[in-house]
Amino acid sequence: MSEQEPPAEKQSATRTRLIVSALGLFSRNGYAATGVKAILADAKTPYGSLYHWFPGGKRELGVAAVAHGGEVYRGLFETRYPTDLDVIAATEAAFVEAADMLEATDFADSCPLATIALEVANTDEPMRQAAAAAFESWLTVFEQRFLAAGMKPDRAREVAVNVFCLLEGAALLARTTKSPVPMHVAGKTAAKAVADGLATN
Amino acid sequence: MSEQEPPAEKQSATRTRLIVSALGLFSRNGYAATGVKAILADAKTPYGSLYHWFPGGKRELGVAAVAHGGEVYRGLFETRYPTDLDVIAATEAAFVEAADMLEATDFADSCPLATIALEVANTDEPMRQAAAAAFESWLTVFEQRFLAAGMKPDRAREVAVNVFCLLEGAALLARTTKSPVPMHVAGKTAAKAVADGLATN
DNA sequence: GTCTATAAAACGATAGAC
DNA sequence: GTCTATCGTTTTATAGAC
Repeated sequence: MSEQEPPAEKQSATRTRLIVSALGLFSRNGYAATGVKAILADAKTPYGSLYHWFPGGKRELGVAAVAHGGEVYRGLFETRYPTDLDVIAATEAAFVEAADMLEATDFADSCPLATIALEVANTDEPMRQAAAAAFESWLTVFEQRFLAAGMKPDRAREVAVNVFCLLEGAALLARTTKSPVPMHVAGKTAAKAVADGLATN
Repeated sequence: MSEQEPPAEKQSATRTRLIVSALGLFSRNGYAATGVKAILADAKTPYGSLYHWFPGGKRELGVAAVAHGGEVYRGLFETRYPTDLDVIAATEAAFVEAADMLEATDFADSCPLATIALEVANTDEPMRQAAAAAFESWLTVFEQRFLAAGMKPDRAREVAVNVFCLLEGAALLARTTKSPVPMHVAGKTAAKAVADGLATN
C-alpha cells in the first residue's frame, strides 16, 4: 500500500495560521486598517510564506479568511439550533450568547464578517462574493431549522432574513455604544418573529 | 451697528466641502481605505487646507464627518416620520425608500455611518463616540415619534432599537448580496413591530 | 488662508539565499 | 518550503513660500 497523500496544500499548518490570524485582525480592526506585517507577526510566520500560500497576496488571504469565518460560524449556528430543542428558545438563547460574548471581549467580537463585508462591498468583488456566500449559508441554516420546526417554506426564508438582520443590526449598535442591551432587545423580537412565523401555519 | 460676525470657523465653505467629501468616500470605500489625498481631490482642495481646518488631520476630519452624517440623517428621519401621518405606514415607507436608494446607487448608499462605526469601534475612541452619539440621536427621533403616536415609554425605546437593528442589518445583507429583498422583508417586520408596540397599550 | 514641495514612515509585494 | 533583505509606492503629516 502507498502511504496516504492528503491534499496537503489546503491543510498546511502555516496556511491555517495565516487564515485564522487574518480573520481575527480583520474582524477587530478592519480589513484595510490591518497591515500584512501585523498578520505575519500574529501568525508568527515570516514574510515570504504568505506569498507562497497566497500568491494573490492580501486580497487572496482576505477571501480565504472570509470563507473560513463563514464556515466556522455556520457550524456554530448549527450547534445553537439543534433540531430537538425548542427553536423559539434557541433563537433568543443565541442572542443572549452573543451579548455575553460582546461583554466578555469589551465589545470587540460579535459577527466576524460584518465589518469586512461593508468595507469591501463596493471595492473588492471576490471578497464581496465570499461574504455573500457566507451570509447565505447562515440564512440556509436558519431556514432549515425553521422548516424542521414546521414553518411554511416562504415564511421560513423571511424569518431567517429577519433574525439575521436583527442579529447584525444589534451587533453594530452594541459594539458602537458598548452596551449589551440592544442584543437582548433584538433577541426578544427575533424570538417573537420565529413564534409568529410558526403561528401563521 | 457693527456688521454681523458669523462664527466663521465652523461655516467655511472649504471646511464643509472637506467634510462632505470625506463622509461620502468613507461611507462607500471605508475609513481606513480612503486616503487623505483622495478626499482632497474629491473636495478640490489643496493639501495644506486640510491641516488648517483640521489640525488633528484625518482623525479629526473623521469625527466631523461622522457628526455631520449623523445630523443629516437625523433630519431625514424627522422628515420621514412626520407626526401627522400613520407611524406604521411611515416605518415601512422608510425601508422601501432605503431599498430604492440602494438599487439606484448599485448598492453603495444606505447608512452612511455603519461601515465607519464598525471599523473604528475598537481602534479610535473619539470616532466611536461620535458614531454612538449619531446612532443615539436617530433612536431618539424614532422613540419620540412612537411616543407621539401613543406608545408606552418603555416600549417606545425598545421598538426604536428594533427598527434601527432591522434597518442596519438589512443594509448589511442588501449591500453584501446586492439585493433589495432583505430591506423589503425587514421593512414589513419593522412595521409589524411598531404595530405590536402600539397594540400593547 | 491658500498652496506646493517634501519629509518620515508604513504599505504591499518581490528576489534570492538557504 | 522557509526566511530575510529590500524594492517601489503610498501613506499621513509638516515646513515654508505666497
